[in-house]
Amino acid sequence: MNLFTLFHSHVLAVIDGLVASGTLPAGLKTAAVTVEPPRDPSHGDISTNAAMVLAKAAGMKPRDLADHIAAGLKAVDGVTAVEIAGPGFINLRVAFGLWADVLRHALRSGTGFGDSDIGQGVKVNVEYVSANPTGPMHVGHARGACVGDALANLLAKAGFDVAKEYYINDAGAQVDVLARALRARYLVACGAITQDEFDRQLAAKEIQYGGEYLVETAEVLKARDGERWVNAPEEEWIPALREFGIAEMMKMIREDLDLLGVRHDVFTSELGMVQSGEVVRAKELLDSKGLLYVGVLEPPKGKTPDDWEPRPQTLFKATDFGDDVDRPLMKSDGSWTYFASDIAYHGDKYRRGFTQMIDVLGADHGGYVKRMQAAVRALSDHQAELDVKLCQLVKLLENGEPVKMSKRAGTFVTLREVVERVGKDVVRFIMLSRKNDMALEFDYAKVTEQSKDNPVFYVQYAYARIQSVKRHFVAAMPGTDLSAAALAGADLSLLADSDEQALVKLIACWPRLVEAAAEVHEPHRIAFALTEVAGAFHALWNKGRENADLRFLIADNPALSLARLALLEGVATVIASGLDVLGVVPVEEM
RNA sequence: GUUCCCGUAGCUCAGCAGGAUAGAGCACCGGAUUCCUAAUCCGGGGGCCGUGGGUUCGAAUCCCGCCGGGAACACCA
Repeated sequence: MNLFTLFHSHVLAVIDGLVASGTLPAGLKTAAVTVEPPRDPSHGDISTNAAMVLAKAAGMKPRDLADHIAAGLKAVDGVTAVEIAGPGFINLRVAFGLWADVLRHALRSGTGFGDSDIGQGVKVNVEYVSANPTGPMHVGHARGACVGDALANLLAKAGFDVAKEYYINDAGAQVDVLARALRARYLVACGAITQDEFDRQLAAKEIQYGGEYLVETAEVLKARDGERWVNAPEEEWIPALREFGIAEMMKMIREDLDLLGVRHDVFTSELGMVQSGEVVRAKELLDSKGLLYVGVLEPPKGKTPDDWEPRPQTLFKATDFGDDVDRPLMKSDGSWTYFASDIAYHGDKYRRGFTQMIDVLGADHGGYVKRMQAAVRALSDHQAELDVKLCQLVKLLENGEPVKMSKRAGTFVTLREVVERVGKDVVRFIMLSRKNDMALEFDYAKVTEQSKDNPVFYVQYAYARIQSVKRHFVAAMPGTDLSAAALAGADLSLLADSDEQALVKLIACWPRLVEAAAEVHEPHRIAFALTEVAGAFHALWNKGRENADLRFLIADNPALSLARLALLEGVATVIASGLDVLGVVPVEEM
C-alpha cells in the first residue's frame, strides 16, 4: 500500500478525464508525471508536477493546466485541500485518515510492510562475493557480501524473483598456485622438508599464499592420503591437491559467509563451465553472430608494458556494444581467458532466464565493467542487462588509527576476525552505511559505541525503546491486548500532535522508499532511511520529556495510549522490515 | 595517454531516477536536565553544491570542456 502510487493513478485518471472532455489533446506522454512528498511539509502532503510536465504538449500555460487538474483532484476521496504553487506545482492535503490507513496496513503486514510488486516476478541474478578459493575472506569481501546480500533481499522485497549466486573461480592459474602452496605445507607436515626450507621458498616467492590457514589443510590432507603425494610426480599431485585445496577453501569460505548470515542459492564453478563445454558453446554463439575475429591489439596508450609484443588473438567485438577496445577470449597459448569463461557464465545466467543481472565486485574491477556489459548485450541480443556495483575499499581503524594489513605477508584481517569481534549485525549494518562506491571507514571502537553517532546503535536503540514502552504499558494496564491486530484497531485520530502525525507520514513513505531503492539498486538507502525514522522517533520521545502530555503512556487515557502505541509499533515495524532487508536482527532490550 | 569513480557547511556524508528557500551528524556558540532508559535534549550561526558552458519552465542532479583526488588499464583473476 503506497499512497503516492495511489495518487499517481488519481492524477492520471483526472488527466484522462480532461482528454475525454476535450480540454486536453489525446496522446499526451504522461511518463514524466511524478507524485511525491514535497520536500517542505508546509507545501502539503502530496505534490505533483503534472501541469508543468504536460503544459507544452497541451498548449497551455502550466498554471492554467494546473487549475483544470486541481479541479479534478478536489473531487478525490480524502483530499482536503488543493493548492497551485510556484511554477505550477499542484499540492494536495489529504485527510489524516488516509495516512492512518497506511499505518494500520503496516501493523497488519509486520516485516512484510513495504513489500511491493514492481518487480513483477522478473528474474534477477545477483552475483556477489565470488572470492577466489585460495584462502579465507578478508574485510573487503565482507563489504561485497553485505551489499550483495542486502541488494538481493531488497529486490526480493520489491517483487523480483531473485537468485543469490556465487561464482567459484576455480579454473585459473591461481588455483595451481594454491596447489603448490598446499603441497609445500604438506611436505612440512610429512617431514619431507623443514620449516626453514618452507620459509626460504616463501621468501623467494617460489610459493605464494603463505598464510597459516593452509597448515591445518595440509594436516587434513595428510590424515586422508598419508604420504602418497610426497614423491608423486607433479602432473599427479597438482590436480589432486588443487581439487582438495579448492574444496577445503570453499568449505572455509562458506563457513565464514555463514557467520555473516550470508547464504547463496547457487554456487557455479568456473571449472564446470569449462569442462561442460559451456565456454566453447559461448564462443560458437558469438562466432555465429559474427562477433569474433583474430586480430592484434594496440599496446595501451601512454604506458606500454616492458614485455609487450604484438600477438594475434581471438577477439570479441566489444566495441560494437559500448566498450573501448575489443577483448581477447584466448591467451597466446590457446587457453581461455578469464573473460571467456565469464562470458560463458553470464550466457548461462541468461539461458536460465535472468534478464537482469547484477555483479557486485571490488572497485579494482572497474576496468572490467564495460566489456562484461558488452558481452551480456551481445549474448542476449540486447534482451538482458548487466548492472555492476563496485565496492570501494574498507579502511579498518582501531580508535582512529589504521590497522596495518599486508596481504603479501599474509597478515590481512579476516572477515571472521571482524565478525567475531563486533558481531554480524554490526558488520552488516555498517557495510551499508555508505554508498557502495564510497570508501568506508570501519572503526572497531565507533561501530560498537553506544551513542547517537553510531547508526547501528541508534536504530537498534529505537526498536528496543519501543519494546520497553510496551513492557511499561503491560505493567501499567495489565491485560491490554497489544497484538498488531489490536493496535490496528486503535483510534488513530487521537494522534493530534504535529510530530506524531509527521511520524505517521514518515512511516507511510516506507513503501515508496523501498521501491525507489530497489529500482536504482541501492540498498544503502534502507540503512539511511532507518536512521531517519529512528531519529524522528527519538525526537518524539524527547518531546515527551519536556511535555508530559506527549508521553506515550497516559495513565488515565487508555485510548490515547493505545493510539500512540500503535504509532510506535509502526516505527518498530518499519525498523524490523528494513533490518530484515539488511539481514540484521532487531534487539528487544539493550 | 585512455576509461571508471569521487569533488556538496570547518570535518564525515545524505540528497528521494530534473523540482519550490540544498539537508543530517560531528565540531562551534547559547540554553535545558527531580520525567515512559541522560545510552542526553532544545535552539543558533555556517554552503556562488570544484569550475566554465549547454539542454530545460526549472539543474547539486542530465550533456560537453577544464581543474583537483582515487582506481584500473594486452594474454592475471
